[in-house]
Amino acid sequence: MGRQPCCDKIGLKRGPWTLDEDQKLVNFILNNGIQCWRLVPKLAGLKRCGKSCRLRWTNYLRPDLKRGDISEAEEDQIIELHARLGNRWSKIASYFPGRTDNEIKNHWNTRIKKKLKLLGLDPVTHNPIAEPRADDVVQEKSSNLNTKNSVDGLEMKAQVTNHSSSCSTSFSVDDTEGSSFAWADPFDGVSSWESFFHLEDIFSFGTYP
DNA sequence: AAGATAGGCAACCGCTCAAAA
DNA sequence: CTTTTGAGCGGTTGCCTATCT
Repeated sequence: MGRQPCCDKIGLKRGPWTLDEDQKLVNFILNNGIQCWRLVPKLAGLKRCGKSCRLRWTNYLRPDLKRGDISEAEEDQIIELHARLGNRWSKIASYFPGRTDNEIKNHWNTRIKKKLKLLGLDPVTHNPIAEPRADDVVQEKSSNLNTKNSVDGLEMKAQVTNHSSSCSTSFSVDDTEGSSFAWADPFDGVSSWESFFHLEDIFSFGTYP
């Protein structure tokens, strides 16, 4: 017997968020803050469940989100942290101010996993993969060089050369918990959300149906 | 040019945990 | 102490876009 659903789903909207819905949610949270996610959609005039609102806010609308590609250095940190923490994405995300667990999880599943495999490392254990089958290697290489990612494929090959010495061994992480990547306060030195939060910036990204 | 396929990402689902009643 | 409720987390799905054939 599972938990009851967080909300009555009848009549609730699902799927991609519209600009209007985003504006309602942002305006509500800016004006009222967040006390109880369950009440947010009702009070904000949204036909969404609270969970959906929370996800939209944390993964997309939060003012302190850092947008743009995950850098090489960030990727390396993610790999190190994953070796230590496993699939604890929220924990890993906490080392990257402005990045969300969802973003890091997606990046891991779509890019880093492949990168590690190319480096001959098991993405789960981070240990060298024992004797990769020859046909697997051929398949992997040809798919990378023949698809739209051919440029990426070449970059990855370059990385193999660059990192071969450090990556062929397991990642020995000797730092203590959170030593060098402490959360920076996104509002540090900023007097209020309003001054930090420019609506035109927020609504200039993404696409709406 | 059009259909097929693959990749990327936003969003949802269902579970766990902790706090409140 | 037990039950209920809400928040958070990780896994998964499905849509959209880019690329290939």
